Parts: sequence; structure tokens; C-alpha cells
Amino acid sequence: MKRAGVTAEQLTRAAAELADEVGFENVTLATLARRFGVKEASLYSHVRNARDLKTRVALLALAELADLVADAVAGRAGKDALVALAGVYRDYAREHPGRYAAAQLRLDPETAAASAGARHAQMTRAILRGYDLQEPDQTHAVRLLGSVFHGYATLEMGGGFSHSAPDTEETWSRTLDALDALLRHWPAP
Amino acid sequence: MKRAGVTAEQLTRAAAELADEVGFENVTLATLARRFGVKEASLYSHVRNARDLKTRVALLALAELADLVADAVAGRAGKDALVALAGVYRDYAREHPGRYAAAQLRLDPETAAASAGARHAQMTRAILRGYDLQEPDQTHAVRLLGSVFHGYATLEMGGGFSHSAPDTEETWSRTLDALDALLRHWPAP
DNA sequence: GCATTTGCCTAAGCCTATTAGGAAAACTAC
DNA sequence: GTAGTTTTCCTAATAGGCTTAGGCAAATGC
Repeated sequence: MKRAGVTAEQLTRAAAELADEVGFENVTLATLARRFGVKEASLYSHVRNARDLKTRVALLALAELADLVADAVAGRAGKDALVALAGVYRDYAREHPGRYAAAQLRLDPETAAASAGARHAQMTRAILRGYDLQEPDQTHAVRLLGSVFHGYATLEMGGGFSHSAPDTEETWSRTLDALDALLRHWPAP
Repeated sequence: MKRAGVTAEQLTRAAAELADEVGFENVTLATLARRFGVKEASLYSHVRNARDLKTRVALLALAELADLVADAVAGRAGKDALVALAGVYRDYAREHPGRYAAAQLRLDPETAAASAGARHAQMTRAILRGYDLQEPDQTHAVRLLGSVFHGYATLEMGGGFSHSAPDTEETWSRTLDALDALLRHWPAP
């Protein structure tokens, strides 16, 4: 019998696509096995277990997202860079909800350390160069920005914003205006 | 054989406690059945299915959280109210991670409409009375605050903030300072 | 006390995850 | 090319979890 030729990378990619289709929490080894035309048990030659697969998808999403951010902020500064970076997160969450959810998976410390996670913090910190913030305010600001971007993406996706009154598009641009203003006039302690 | 005397409310409460112990996604009918000393199938007399139970936990958490917020902001205004409201969300997320996750469950529109969800938006809007914001900026601000609080809680819980440098306690208070300043000097469009 | 409703049970089917052990394909090295 | 090794896939089996169907006994209403 000829082999299907599955690899861990293909499996991870397929899992990411499946996650975008049915939600990260509904990604199952059984579904993937069917999709590849092999038996479930065969997948254990490529990934340790279901958790391992989810971790791989998380790492994929983190790296993919970091690359997109790096691209978007290249050559930009100040509010321009802020808008670009924020837009990448929001768009990614909307276009790849499953992958975005995967990127939120809690990783164990070693895995997290080897992930693109640090690049994210690093790039957010980079756009703060366009503003006049010293440590430790810079770190506070990085965390605040991370909170807003992640919170906004999550709430918007989850329908947390009522579909009424001002549309989310406008809220988004006004939120960025607000954050820009805040960073330009960061309050003294 | 005497009955265990399970009710939907007890079940929901137990599920909420279990969620705080093992994580919302790991709440299972099987575990609850064991905890009540009945068979799994018996639970279907009280809840329609696993999804129904999760929905009930979500509604419980939303209501509980709304009550806590209402209590916290009573008699406060301005930054005082902001800090109180924000603190409730953060503390609840840390003390009841499972319930907090449940509160994020995506509900179908009718269920959501009947939930305490609206009270949350309402109360956030209320604290903005201490600031000089007109519509539609008020709505933008409500969404921004919601994003920050939710995002912060999620990232802090998930270990998204590296455990290094300034501790999260300080970031939290500086974040509130920043939001207060932002609301006091909301940028014109 | 008797009828009805309600709570719980057994039985069974379906899905997913995981492990163990085996066979054949693919690859390596002469 | 062929012998040996590794890799990939398989079957078989176990263990959980979710859900439905049908039945009996406990609680409740009159």
C-alpha cells in the first residue's frame, strides 16, 4: 500500500485551516485523519498527541502573525506604525479566527520562550520609539496596547459589541486616535 | 432508591466551581455526574445537553459579575468609579478564571439579549458620566474600556505579560491612570 | 390512596484520544 | 541491487465523553 506521505508540517497547516473553518477548539485528530485519508492512529507518527498538534498550530500562528506585523510596520513610524501594527492583529483575527485563537493557547514556558511571542512584544516596543516614553512606562504602554488589541479583536469577533449605533469600523479608528493621543501625552506618575 | 435531588441551579453552580478548578473547557457532564453521585444520563433531566450547561454557567458568571460591578461603582464617580469597575473585572478573572472564561462564551442572540450582558455595557457607560464625553465618543470609549479590561485580564491570566521587569500590579495602576487621563482629554475627531 | 409527574437508572450507539504491536514502504549503505 | 534500518501506516483494543430510548420508582397533587 502506498503511503499518504503526511508530515508534521502538512498536518499543522491542515489543522490551522481546519481551525479557521470550524474553530480552534473543534480541531480534532479524527477529522484531520479523514482529511488525509489515513487512520487516526497513524497521526501519532507525526505528532505526539492532540495537545502537541495544537501547540504546533499556536506556534505557526504566532510566527505568521509576527511576520505580518514586521512587514506592516517596516518603514513606518509614529501613528502610522501604530495603525499598521494594530490593523494586522485585527485583520488576522477576522480572517483567521481559528489561528488567532490558537495564538492565545497557553504554552509552557520553554515552548513560549522558543516561540515568536517575544518578537511581538519587541515590535510593539519598537513602535513606541516614535513616542517619548522611557522605562518603565514603555513596558506599561506595551502591555496596555497588547490588552487593547487583543481585547478588541476578541470582543469584536465574539459579537461583544452590539451591532447597533456607531459601527465597529469607526470605533476602531477612533480607538487608534485615542491611543495615539494617549501615547503622545502619557501621564506622569 | 432515594434521589440525589439535583437541580439545574445546583448543577450550574457545581459546574461553575468545577470550571474554576479545572478550566471552563474541561467541565464535563461526566465529572459533574460523579460529583453528584448520579449517572451521566440522569443529568439530561436537568439540562438539555452539555452546551446548555455551559450557557447556564455563562449566564451565571455574567450576572454575578454584573452584581459585583454594580456594588463596586455604587457611590463612586470619576476615576474612583473607573478604578473600582476595572478592579472587579480583573479580580473576578483572577479569582474565578473558569467563570470568567464562561462569561466570554459566545451566546446566541436571544440568550445574549436576556443575559446580564447589557448591564455591563450600561454600567461602563455610567462611569463615563464623570467625564465629558458625548455620543458617539461615549460608545467608542465604552468599547475601548471593555477591550482593555478584557484584554488585560486575559493576557495577565494567560501569562502573556512576561514575569520580568515592572510587575503587573504597577502596570495595572498606571494603565488606569492612563485611561483616566485619556477620558479626561479625549481627542476630538 | 391513587394518578401523574419527575428523577434516576440501564443499555446502547457514536465520537474522540491514545497505546501496542505488526507489516510494508522508503531510505541507506554497501 | 540487496540487506538492513527506519519510517509510515495499519489493525486491534482500551478508555472517556455525549446523547437517546425506554423503564421503574420516588415525589407530588388531589
